[in-house]
Amino acid sequence: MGGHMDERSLEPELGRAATIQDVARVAGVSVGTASKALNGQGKLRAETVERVQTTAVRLEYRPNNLMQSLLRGRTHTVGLITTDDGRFSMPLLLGVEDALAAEHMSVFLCPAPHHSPGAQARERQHIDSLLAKHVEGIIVLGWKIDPRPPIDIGRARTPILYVYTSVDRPDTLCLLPDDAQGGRLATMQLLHAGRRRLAHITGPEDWGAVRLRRDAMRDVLVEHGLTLPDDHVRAGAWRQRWGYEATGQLLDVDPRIDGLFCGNDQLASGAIEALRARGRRVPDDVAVVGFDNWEVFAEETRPPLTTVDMQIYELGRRAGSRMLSLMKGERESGVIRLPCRLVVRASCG
Amino acid sequence: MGGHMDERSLEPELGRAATIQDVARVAGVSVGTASKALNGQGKLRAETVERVQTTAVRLEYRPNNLMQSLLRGRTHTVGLITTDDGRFSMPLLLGVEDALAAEHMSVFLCPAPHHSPGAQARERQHIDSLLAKHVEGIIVLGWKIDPRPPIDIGRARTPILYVYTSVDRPDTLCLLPDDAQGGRLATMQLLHAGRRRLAHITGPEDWGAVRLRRDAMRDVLVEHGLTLPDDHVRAGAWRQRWGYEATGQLLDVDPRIDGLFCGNDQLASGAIEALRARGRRVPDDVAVVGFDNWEVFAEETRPPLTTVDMQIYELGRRAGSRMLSLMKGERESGVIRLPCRLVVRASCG
DNA sequence: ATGAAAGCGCTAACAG
DNA sequence: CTGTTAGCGCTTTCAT
Repeated sequence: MGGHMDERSLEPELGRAATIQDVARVAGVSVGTASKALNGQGKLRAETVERVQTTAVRLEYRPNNLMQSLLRGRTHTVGLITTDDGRFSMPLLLGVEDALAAEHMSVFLCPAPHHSPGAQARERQHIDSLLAKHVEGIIVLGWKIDPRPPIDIGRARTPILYVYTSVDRPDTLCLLPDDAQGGRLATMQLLHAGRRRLAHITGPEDWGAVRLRRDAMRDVLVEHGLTLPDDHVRAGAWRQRWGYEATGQLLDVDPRIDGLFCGNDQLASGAIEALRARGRRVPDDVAVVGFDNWEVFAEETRPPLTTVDMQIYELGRRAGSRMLSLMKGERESGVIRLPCRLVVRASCG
Repeated sequence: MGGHMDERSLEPELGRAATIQDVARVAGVSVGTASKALNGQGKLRAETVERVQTTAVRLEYRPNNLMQSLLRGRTHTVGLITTDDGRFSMPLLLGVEDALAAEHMSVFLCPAPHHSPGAQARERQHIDSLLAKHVEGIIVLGWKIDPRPPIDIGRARTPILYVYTSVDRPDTLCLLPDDAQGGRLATMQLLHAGRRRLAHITGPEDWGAVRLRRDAMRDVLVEHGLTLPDDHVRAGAWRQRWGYEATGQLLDVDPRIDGLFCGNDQLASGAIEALRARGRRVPDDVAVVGFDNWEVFAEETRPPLTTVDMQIYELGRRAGSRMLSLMKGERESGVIRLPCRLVVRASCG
């Protein structure tokens, strides 16, 4: 052995990630020069730049993000605490990432699903960890729009943004889907289909979204000289099973119901099954509109479900760009609502 | 103005995050001493330690993770690239986090859902970003167990682990649910319920999981002196709709079928609906077992569904601890399969 | 056009 | 027991 492996052995095999020092040494320049060549700063001979860049490629040099963060005093990271069950996390994260990509920021996803044991503790840990990482912002994704306690970040100045949940304090910024508008959209669709005897099946009454969607429906009907009698509204659990059962109750109360707005797609799925069991054709006898546009349900009902989409991806994008504003020092607060979109399939004529 | 705001103003309001320098200055010690006091290193007077720690708390000092990483040459981060549609990401991430918590590592989730446009590009970007962040390991979560191309990390030495997907190379490590064992579990349950004329509804035949589950079912039946005729196996799409349709076909072929194993819970849901439509009682006339234990389906069928759970959270934990081994230099490779678990509800007697 | 050196926040080794 | 210092990888003056 003992061959020619001297200091100047320029071969790329370092056995570790190449640093800018390696690049500089191999290219035969100083680290300062290497840095400039790689970042296009300062005035360097084209030949030098060329040589350094070639070397960097050969060594598979990857600038260490950490250092750059350190130097610039910015981590270029935001935290996303998700308390939902995973339904919204992915599309929201995609939206946030896409919005933040413009400023080369990345996202730390911190799951603390509300239904799992130790959710509180997990959330607390994640917050501490995010603060220790010195993220530049924190987005909190909820699982329903109703108020939750604010997260405690002590005296840290990290901007916070709540999405799909709210906080009862005037200085917070919350991003919500526009449930009232969504409810109007659904109701209008039923009316456009010529339906006049409408009913509503929905989730627990202590959910804000339940009340907003129901009230919106009622308002639209009143605007059209119609009514939504109390016994035409059935609140229960967010379950297919309840959709089935409630439909039976409604048909018992009023067999002539010709339009059904369901508070989510699972309810709608159960409702459509019940309608078929009772010999009602959808949409000919009863038109049905759902809420959520959860494809595994909406595309599988027979017929496929016309439903309201909350555009979670869009919500994520808006959250991302709002966060960028907050990071730049804008002190926005209040509640912002994003419109829902109607996805037309076959269940509403 | 111009009050007593001199150099020695010790009040915590810095207008920025406190550094160890701030703590040291306020506590009246050097940074070195402060560092030791905060980390319990070296020998310091109890009183000094006390004072520094109190100061740190007052200033809400949070050691900057980045620095510690930089110093120790370790980032304490692993990347998790998820190509699934979100179904598995959350439970898997929770498992991975829990396993890594032991070593104070955190996880960068990078979604690149296979069904979304630009999935490839997104994955590529994420990989580059993870390498630039110098993560200590990369876990790739797939959306089906079938082989995929390996991710390209150039000459980087970052250990890689594939979960719920595999790679056709002997030097990679893959973690999969044991589909064959899951299929056996389901079949055994039907046999235990006294069923002898079984049928199978499943997804696309080019999915490895479809073949494994089906073959396992066939094997178990043969072991018990029974058979699974080809016309008792219906492969199609992973959709409720197909479950409904296939059930009709099966009953046409053999009206005396008394047990149905469905390749996933959506198929099972459709199947149960079809059975009811045909006047068959579940489980009395036909027992049904599903696969996935996706609660929104499994708990809503009437009766609730007995089904096979792939234990994704557990898969995540195993992935996490395996990753820790890889990071310590162990060079494992091959395919590891984790057992599934049967969740008994009412659909199989 | 290039190199040398300071400094980002922190720890660890070494002085005192 | 406490302070001083070097250095982690990189960028950015400031000299040369």
